Amino acid sequence: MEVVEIRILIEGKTYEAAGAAEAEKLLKQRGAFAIMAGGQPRDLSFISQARADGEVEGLTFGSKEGRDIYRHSTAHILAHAVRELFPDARFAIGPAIEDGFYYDFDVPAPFTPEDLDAIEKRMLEIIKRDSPFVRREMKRGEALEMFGRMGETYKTELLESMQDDTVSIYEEGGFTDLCRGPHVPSAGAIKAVKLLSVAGAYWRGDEKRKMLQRIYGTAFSSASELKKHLERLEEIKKRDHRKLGRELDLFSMNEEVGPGLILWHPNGAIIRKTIEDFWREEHLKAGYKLLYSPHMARLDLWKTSGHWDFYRENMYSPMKVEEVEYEIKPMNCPFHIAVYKSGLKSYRELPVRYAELGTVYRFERSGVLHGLMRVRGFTQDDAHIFAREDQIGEEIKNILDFTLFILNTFGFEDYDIYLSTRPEKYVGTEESWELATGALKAALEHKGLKYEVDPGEGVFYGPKIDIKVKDSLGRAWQCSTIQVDFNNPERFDVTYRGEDGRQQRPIMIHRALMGSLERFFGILIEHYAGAFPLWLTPVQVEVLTIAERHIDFARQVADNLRREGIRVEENFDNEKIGYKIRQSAVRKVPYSVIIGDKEVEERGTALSIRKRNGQSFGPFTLSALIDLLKEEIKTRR
RNA sequence: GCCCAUGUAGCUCAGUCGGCAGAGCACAUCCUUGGUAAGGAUGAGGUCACCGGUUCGAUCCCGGUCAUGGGCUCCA
Repeated sequence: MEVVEIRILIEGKTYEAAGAAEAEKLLKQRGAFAIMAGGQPRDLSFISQARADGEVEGLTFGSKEGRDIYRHSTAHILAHAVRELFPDARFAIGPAIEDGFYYDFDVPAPFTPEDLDAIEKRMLEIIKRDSPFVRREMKRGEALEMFGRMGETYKTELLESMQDDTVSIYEEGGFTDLCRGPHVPSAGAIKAVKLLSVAGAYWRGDEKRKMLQRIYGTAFSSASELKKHLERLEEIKKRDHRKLGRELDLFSMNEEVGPGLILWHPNGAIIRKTIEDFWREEHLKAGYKLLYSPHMARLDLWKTSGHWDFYRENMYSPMKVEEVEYEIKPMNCPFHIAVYKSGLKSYRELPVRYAELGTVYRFERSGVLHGLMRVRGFTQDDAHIFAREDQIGEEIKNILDFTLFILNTFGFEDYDIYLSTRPEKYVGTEESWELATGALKAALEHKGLKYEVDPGEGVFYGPKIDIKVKDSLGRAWQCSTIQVDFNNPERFDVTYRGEDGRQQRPIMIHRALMGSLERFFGILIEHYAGAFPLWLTPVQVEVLTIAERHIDFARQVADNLRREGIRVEENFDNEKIGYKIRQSAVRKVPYSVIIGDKEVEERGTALSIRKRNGQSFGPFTLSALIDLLKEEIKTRR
């Protein structure tokens, strides 16, 4: 028998193996637990079918495919453990997800935290037993019969919805599950596992169907990596904007006010004001006009805009005012259109750019509310641009530049960008869709930005670009959206007088950069872990005294800083300096100035500042200190 | 909206197998005047989320409501 030479690629390195057995050994040695052959992920044992001319890639935990297989196998081990501990359980699905996996079960009683511990323990036992995952293929009908016999109604439902003739099942230590695979060779391949939480989840995500019990967990290729991941989860918890919001006294919510409605406390409000001032200033520079519009309008307006037909489930019930129905606004666009229409527009005036920090109210189901991230009343940094068709390309480019500039200023440098194209149901002509989509694409490419196309995910009224910012922990948050709209100009009969003297229809662009101020604030809190850069932070400098006799001079220093527009607070309390420094640090104040005998003697010619990280700088004269602070505020760093 | 968990002082949390409610931090007053991340003492602070039921008696047990959290679904 001829020995086949197999070329193997593992994490970028190439190896040669004589025969399948040697190849398998080599793969295992290098940490591979599955392979990619002919563009298909396969079980490691599939190596026996490898050809001499075919290169196979070994999949390790280092690749996304490898991780997914690894965690998917862990999900099966979870199901196996549940089978052993809860014989009545029926099994739904158990995929790998970002950072872990889950498995959905139908059990007579929900799992308790103690159950979770017991299940995790059992999983470790199963891993220790190290039984192989064995793949078997069978006819779909045969599988249907088998799972039917087992009473696995969810599996049979899955099988019924499948198209393939042949399906695969995996057997591991006596536990059989329907699965496409591939899997790790044996349960022992799993090195570190942790179950994280239980939650209800509808079968197939459909709220009309049964609620199942979902167990979330994660798995890593070593205990130390798992530990690192758990530490990251701790870090995320520490940065939670709801926790920091309370600790730093930024905002609150209140049962008496109502869920999803935000109270901005002084510390949060000053940050918001700073953001708003920056936003307005830059919009004026960028050629926008600022607007204000009311919080409610006649219901008819929302009928004209189409919101009452398409968006009603997110709108509050109308209220009657002198027999006429009014509606609290879920969107700003109809008002901006009304402003546009208040006078005749010439093609020379276009593009018209209207911007507003417009507060809207949307009904959100109680279960989805979440701190500042998901609320019922929020302020959009909204703008509507009315442009001629020939201006769209340039305009989109401008918006994109502007968006990235604004996001950058808040310390966001990484983005995930999505371009959503024409859905099945749409308004406007195919040509205008093509033109607009082309303009969006061209703008992205012009900027050299990487993006993903979401085919058919556009809104019915036009294509859009969505931008998700990546925060300092690498988490992606949806903020900016740029949407072309062919619909509203039509509905509201928006026109301009063309060069030829005839009425023309402008194209509208909706865009929000930060999305909502509430959510953006929440993201900022987590991004900076509450330690805001100087220009944003509520208290920029704290003046601390060593002893009572230093108060007079310390007050002079504070007054001087305050007169220069710097946000100063005084801490002249009867406490030791170590304690006051700790207080400043806990409040995350960027700079402290400490005034003692030395500083008083030198009459402010030798002040030093202590940063919140503990480092000291100086000495400075008072005016040099002021210049330094002002420069840092000005550059927004 | 649905499943599960939680709701005790401003905050973080103990606690009562049903019998006058507890700590730390924060706050107030006093002592201490101290040089770079917590000095000491004293004190004030509670309708134990809300409504109802069981009980001689409910913060505790039961039912309901509201809110919060983890998810499902949806989204800025």
